Amino acid sequence: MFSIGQLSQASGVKVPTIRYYEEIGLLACDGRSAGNQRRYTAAGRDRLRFIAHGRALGLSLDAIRALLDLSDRERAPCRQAHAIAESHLADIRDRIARLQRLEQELERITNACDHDGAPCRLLEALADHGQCASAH
Amino acid sequence: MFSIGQLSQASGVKVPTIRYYEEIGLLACDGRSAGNQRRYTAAGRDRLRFIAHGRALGLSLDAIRALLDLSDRERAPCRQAHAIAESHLADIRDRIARLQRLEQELERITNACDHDGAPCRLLEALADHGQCASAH
DNA sequence: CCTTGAACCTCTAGTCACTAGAGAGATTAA
DNA sequence: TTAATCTCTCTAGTGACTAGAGGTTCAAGG
Repeated sequence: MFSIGQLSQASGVKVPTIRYYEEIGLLACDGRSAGNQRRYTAAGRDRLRFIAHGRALGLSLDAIRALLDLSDRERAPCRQAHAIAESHLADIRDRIARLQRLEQELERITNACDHDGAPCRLLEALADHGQCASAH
Repeated sequence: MFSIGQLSQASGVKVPTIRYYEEIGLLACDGRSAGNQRRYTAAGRDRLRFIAHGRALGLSLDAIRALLDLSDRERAPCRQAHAIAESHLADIRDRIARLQRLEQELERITNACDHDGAPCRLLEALADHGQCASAH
C-alpha cells in the first residue's frame, strides 16, 4: 500500500491534486490507515498514471473520465476510445492552426514599427483589427 | 453616448463581460443615465475594441492592461510595448511546438490499434507514457 | 517507550476570464 | 399608457487546480 505522498512521487502529480481527483470522483483511495490517512494499491497508482498521462497529452478530465469508464467495462471498446482520441486530435490540430494564424498577425504587428525614431506604431496596429490579414 | 448594449454590438463583447471589465478596472464607463445605466463615449468604445482585439490575439487581460497603461501615458513607449508583444509571440511559438509534439504522440497512439478484430491497444498506449517518443 | 519532524488531515478561499440566473428597475416605440 | 426590451446589482458556477490555516498521524532514532 502507498501513501498519498508515495503516489505523488510515483506519478508526478501533486498531493493536493490527487485529493482533488478524489473529490471529483476520478480516483478513489483503496482504504484508510488507522489514523485516517489515504492508502493506495498498485492499481490506484496505475490509474493515476493514466490520468497524468492523459493530462500531459492535453485531454480534459472529462475525456479521461470517459476513457476510464470504457476500460473499467471488461473488453475495451475500440470504437469509442478511438472517437475520443481522434476528436482530441482534431481539436489539437485546430488549435495549432489558430495559433499559427495568431503568430503571423503578431509578427506583422510587431514589424509595424521599425524602432528608428519615428513614433511607435505597435499600439496602433494592435488597436486596429481591420489591418489584420486573416480572421482570429 | 452609447448604452452598454450598443457598445456590445460595436465590439462583439458580451454585456456581462463589459461589466466584468469595469469590475476589474480595465474599462470605466463615461457616466450614468438618470436611471443609473452606463453610458459610454467613442473613446470608451475604442478602448473596448482594443481590449477585444488583444483578447482575440490571445493576450492576457494583464498584458492588455499593461499596454493600455503605456498608451495612456503620452507618447507610446516603443520598447516596452514591443517587449510585451514579443514575449507573447515567443509564448505562442512555444505553445505551437508543444502542441505539435502532442499531435505526433496522439497520432502514434491512435495508430497503435488497427481495428481488425484484435483487442484494442489504444487504452494501453494511452496508459503508458514510456512508449512516448518525446517529452510532453 | 518517547520524542521529533515530516507527512498527512479537513476546510476555506483564491486563480483566470468569464457565464448564468434571479429579481427588480429603466428606457423606448407604438 | 402600455408592452417589450434593456439594464441594474448580486450571487454563484465553470475547469483544474493552488495556497494556506490549524490540527493530527506516522516512522525513525535514541
